[in-house]
Amino acid sequence: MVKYNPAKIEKKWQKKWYNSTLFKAKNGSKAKKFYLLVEFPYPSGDGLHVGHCRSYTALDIIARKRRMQGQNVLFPMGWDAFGLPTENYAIKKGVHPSVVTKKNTENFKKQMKNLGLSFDWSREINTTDPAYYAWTQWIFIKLFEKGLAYKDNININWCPSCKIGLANEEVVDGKCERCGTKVEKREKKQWLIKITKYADRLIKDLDLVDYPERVKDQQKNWIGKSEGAEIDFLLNFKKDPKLNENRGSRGERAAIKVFTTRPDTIFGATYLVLSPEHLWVQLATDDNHNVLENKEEVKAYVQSVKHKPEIERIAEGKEKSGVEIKGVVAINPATGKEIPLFVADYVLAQYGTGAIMAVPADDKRDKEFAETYRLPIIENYQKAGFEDFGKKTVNYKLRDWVFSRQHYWGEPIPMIFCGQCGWQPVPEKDLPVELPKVKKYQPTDTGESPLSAMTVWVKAKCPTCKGPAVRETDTMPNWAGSNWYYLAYVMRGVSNLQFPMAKYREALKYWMPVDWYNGGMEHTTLHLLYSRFIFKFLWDIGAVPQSIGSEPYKKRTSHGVILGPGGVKMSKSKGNVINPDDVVKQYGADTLRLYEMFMGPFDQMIPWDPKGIIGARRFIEKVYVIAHKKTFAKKGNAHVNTLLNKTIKKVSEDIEAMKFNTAISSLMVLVNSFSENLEQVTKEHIKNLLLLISPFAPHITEELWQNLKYKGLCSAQKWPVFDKAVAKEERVVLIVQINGKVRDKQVMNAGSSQQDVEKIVLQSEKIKAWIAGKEIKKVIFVPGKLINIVI
RNA sequence: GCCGAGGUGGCGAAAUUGGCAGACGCACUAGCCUUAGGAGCUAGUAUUCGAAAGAAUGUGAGGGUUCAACUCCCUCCCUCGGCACCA
Repeated sequence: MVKYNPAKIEKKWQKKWYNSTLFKAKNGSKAKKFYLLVEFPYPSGDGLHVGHCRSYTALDIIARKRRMQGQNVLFPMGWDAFGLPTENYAIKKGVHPSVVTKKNTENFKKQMKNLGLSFDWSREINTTDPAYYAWTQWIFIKLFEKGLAYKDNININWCPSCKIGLANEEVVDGKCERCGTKVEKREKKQWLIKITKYADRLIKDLDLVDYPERVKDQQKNWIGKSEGAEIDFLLNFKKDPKLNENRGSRGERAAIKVFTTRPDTIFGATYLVLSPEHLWVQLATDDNHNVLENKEEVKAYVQSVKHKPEIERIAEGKEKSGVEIKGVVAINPATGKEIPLFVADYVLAQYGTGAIMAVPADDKRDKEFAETYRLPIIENYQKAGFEDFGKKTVNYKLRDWVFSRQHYWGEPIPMIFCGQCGWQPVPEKDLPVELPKVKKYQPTDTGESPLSAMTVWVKAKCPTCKGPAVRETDTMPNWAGSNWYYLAYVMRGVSNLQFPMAKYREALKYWMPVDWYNGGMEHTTLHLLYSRFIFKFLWDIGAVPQSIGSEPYKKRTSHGVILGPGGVKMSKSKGNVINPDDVVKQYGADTLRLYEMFMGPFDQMIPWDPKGIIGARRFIEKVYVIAHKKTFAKKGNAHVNTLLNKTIKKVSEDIEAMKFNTAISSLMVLVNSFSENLEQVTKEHIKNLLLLISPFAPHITEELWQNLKYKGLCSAQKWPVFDKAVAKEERVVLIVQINGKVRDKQVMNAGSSQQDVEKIVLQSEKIKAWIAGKEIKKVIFVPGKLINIVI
C-alpha cells in the first residue's frame, strides 16, 4: 500500500478544483441560492493566523455540504486592505502601500488555497482597488446629500503617537487600540456620520434577524436607549435679581433643562449639576455676563477639566469633583424649594441635556457627590407620577460616527471646499477620487493628512460655480470599505464594479440578503453595527431593491478565539504564535482542518494543543487504510448499517448547528466501528463515509474516491440522505434501576412492553438480590430505555 | 455597578422535552511487534476501598422539587467577555 502523502495529494486536488467551475456561484440559477459570508481579512504581513483558518474552514464545511445538497452557493473572499500596519510598513521601508498590499494579499490567497478553501475566486474584491473605493466614496456622497454627513468642530480622541483621530470604538481603556498610547483630547474639524439617526431602527430591527442573543444584547447595550423626561428647572438670580424679570422671546423665564429616566424621584432632587461644557456655564462665565458670585472659581474649574486627559476624568474610584455656582439657584418644580447649582465633571455634556437633577437618596453617584459637598439628602420623599413633570423623551448613548482620519492609506473623502459654495461633493462621473502618489506617507506634526502637502492635487475646481476650490485631504476610517463589501461580491458577478447601480438590481434581488454571516465578537459594535446602518441607508434611498429587506444579514454566528498552548493569548511578543504553514507542512491541510474543527465548540475560546493534532492525523490514516482494503463484503453488517445511517443524520445536523467537534467525533466512532467489523464493510459503506468526511477533509477524500474508481469529483457528489428505517435499532440495552440507581442492564427487543420487561428483569439474579425481602412500591417504565423499581 | 457566557477526569471536551455522567480525542500505564521509535497493534485509565466480583462517592458550594437532576427551582461563590460617572 502507498503511504499517505498529504503534500502530494493536496496540491493535486487543489489544482483540479481551482481550474474547474465547481466553486463558482451561478447568477440566475434555478437552484436555491445560499449566500455564505465570512469576514474578509486585513492582509497583514504576518500572513494567515490559525484563527482565520478555523472560521474559514468552518464555513467552508458548510459551503461544501450545501453544494453537495444541490444549492447554488456564493462563498466569496476579498481583502480589507486599507489600514495602519501597511502604512507604517510603507513609512519604514519606503515602499508604496499598494505594493505591500499586493504582496500580502498574494500570500494570503496562496495560504487559503493551500487549505483547500472553496472560495469563488472569480469574485475577489479589494477595498484599495480604485474601482472598489469609487463606490465607498459614492456612498459617502449619498450620505452627504441626505444630510447624514457633516463637518463639525469636535473634541476628538487624539493619539499622539499615531497622530490620528480615533473613534470612540477605537479607544480601549483610554488608550489607542493600536499602539496603547494614552489618548488625548483635541479639538478638530471632522467629518461625522449621523448613525444616531438610525439608533432606534438598529435596535428594533434586531427582531428581524437571527443573531446570537449575546450579539443582540451587546448592540442594544452599545446603542443604549433610555426613556425618560426632560424637565425645566427655573432659575432664580440672587446676585442680579433684575434678571428674574427678564423674559425670553416667548415670555419664558430662564431655566435649566435636565434629562432624567426617573422623573418620579423629583421630590428627592436637592440640587442640579451641569457639565463643564454646558452652554449655560459657558455663557455665565464669559466676559459679557456677570451673574455669578464666583465666576472666576467656576471658570477655573471648567478650564481644569478641559485639560484633564480622558482617563483621569473617568478613572475608577476617583473622588467626585465640582464647584457650586454661586449667585444663582434653581427652583424644584415639585417642591417649589430653591436648590443649589453645581458644575461637575461627573455629568457628561454629550448625553441628555448635559445637566441633571441630583437625587442623592436614589442615585449612587449623586449620593457620593452630596456626601463630599455636604448637601442635603432626603431619604423618604413623595414619589411623583411618571408624567407629572416634564416632557417624555428618549436618549441614546450612541454618538455620531467620526469619519475623518489624517492618514494616507485610506479612501480620500470625495469632497471639495469652495469659498463661495461651501462643501460640494465630487460629481459621480469624476469618481473615484484616486489617492495621489506622495513622497512621504507620514502624518504631519500639525495633525494634517499627508495629502495636504500635495498642493497640485489639493487644488480643484468647484463643481458648482467652477471657481477655485480645495479638496478635502482627510481619508476615511478603515471601517469604510467593509460597510458594503457583501454587495460588492454580488456586483462582481455582473461586472467589474462599474457604475451605475441599476446594473446590479437583478443580481442583488437574487442573492441578497446574506443568508449566513460569520465573524468575530470584536466586531459586534463596530463593523457589524456600521454595516447594518449603511445597508439600511442604501435601502432607504432605493440604491438596493426594496424586496430584499432592510437587514443585510439574515443570520449571524461568531467564532471563538484560538489561544496559545496553556490558554494564554497568542502574540508575537510571547512567541507562542502557531503558523498554519508549518502545520500544513508537517501534517497536511486536511489534518489541520480536522483538528481545528475537533478541538472544541466553535463559538468558544479554545487553547491550541500541539499534541492534540496528532489525533486528527491518525483519524485520516485510519480512513486511508480502510479505504485501501482489498475486498469488500457483499452484504453489510446490520449494526454497521444502522450506525452509518445514524451518523449521516448526526453529521448533517451538526454541521448546520456548527457542532463540528461532535460531528467529527461521530465520524470517528463510525470509522472505529468499520475497523472492528472490517470483513463486513461494503464498498457502499466506504463510499458514504468518504462523502460524509469530504467537507472536513476534502483532499484525502478526493484521492480515495478516485482510488475506488468512482467517477467525477467527490466534492461534486450528492450528500448522503438519512434513512429513518435503517437507523432504527432492533435490540437495545435497557437500563434497570432500583430506587433510581443503575443495578443491571438487559439486552432486549426495542419494542418490548412493560409486562415483558418486568418479567425478564424480575428473574435476573442481581435484581432478585436487591429486592429480596422488600416491597415493590412503584415501577416506572420508559419504553426502549429504562425501568426503575422503587422499593 | 450593568449586560452576557461559563464552571464536568491529568488535559480539550460529550451528554438537555429530566432517564447509563465522562462519548470522541490527547496524555498516561502495561503488554505485543520492531534493528530502532516521538511509528503501529491490544488492553486499561473519575475518586476511594478491594486480588477480583463488587460497593460507596462524584458534574463550583449549599438547599429544594422528583421514582430519577450536569440538566428544573432558590441562595451563594468563582472565571471569562462586553459596557461603564450614560442620570
